[in-house]
Amino acid sequence: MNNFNELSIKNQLCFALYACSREINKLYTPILDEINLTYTQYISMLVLWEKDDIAVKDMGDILFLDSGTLTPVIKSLEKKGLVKRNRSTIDERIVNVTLTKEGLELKEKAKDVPAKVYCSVGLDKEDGLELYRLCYKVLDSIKK
Amino acid sequence: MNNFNELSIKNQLCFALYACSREINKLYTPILDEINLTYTQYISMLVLWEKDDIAVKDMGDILFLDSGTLTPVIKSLEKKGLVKRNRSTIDERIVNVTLTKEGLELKEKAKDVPAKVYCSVGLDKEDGLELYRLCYKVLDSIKK
DNA sequence: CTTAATTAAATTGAATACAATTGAATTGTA
DNA sequence: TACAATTCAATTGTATTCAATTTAATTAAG
Repeated sequence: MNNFNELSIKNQLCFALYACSREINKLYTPILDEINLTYTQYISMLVLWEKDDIAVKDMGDILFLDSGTLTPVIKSLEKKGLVKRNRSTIDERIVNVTLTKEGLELKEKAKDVPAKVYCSVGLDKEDGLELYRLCYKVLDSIKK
Repeated sequence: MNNFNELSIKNQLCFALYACSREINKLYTPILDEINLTYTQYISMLVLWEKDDIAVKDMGDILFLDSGTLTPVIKSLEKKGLVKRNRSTIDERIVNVTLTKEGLELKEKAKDVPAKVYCSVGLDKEDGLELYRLCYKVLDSIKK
């Protein structure tokens, strides 16, 4: 296994990442069920808990998602009463998303989610940090 | 950034993996367009190029996908004339997938795909191997 | 042998992703 | 100022992905 430059599925670095990402996603499902969120809804809330009142575009830049994906997710969060969408009066192209009281309160319930997931992931801190570093190296390289 | 156990999107190891996987997937799109395959179709063909005449179940175990995902993918490959589906006579629950002549011939056209993608990924060999190792460490840990 | 349990594939329904397009608003420029 | 180019969100259409269920076949247990 000296390089990935072969048509063997086991040798495919990109496939390993893809499978890994999907398997981790499945770990979230039962944990996020408890707070009635999907993974995409959850990461959208993470952004909002960190920066309330943010444009859809800016959420998309952080999450690497476009409005085609985000618009329906934000609408679903709005339907749950967790966020509100407000078109900017300064620039009417922009829709800003803000947390409701319920949305803010959910943060408390969500605070144990990362720990629960990492328990199942089975990496020690050193490997976790290394994996994180390599993922962002790829992301930065692609973004250029 | 000493741990990932916080509700900050930038600190989320799992998010990094998820974003990384999706961004790499986008790199494949224009490259696989040239041989008229989607990513899911491509990894299915990778399995078949390595082991022709394989049950849907066994493809699924390799790709971490269930029949709900694989059945339509295999049918789309069949429609393109790349594979055939044959129900086993020994055990009629099983559907075996085999390559057609066209499916086998496509392998030659696909052989440069990995190299083209890795050029864009921007990792040297050492980092690539490390990322691969960590992904499979997670996958093995989840699979138990 | 007969029935219960298991297995494999397919189906259904919900939620993503993403490319491409649309429409409205804003910005840049001659 | 006019008008072309750009930007942002939404929409549309296609392809996944997965949980849950269904159907048919096989295996196991009594």
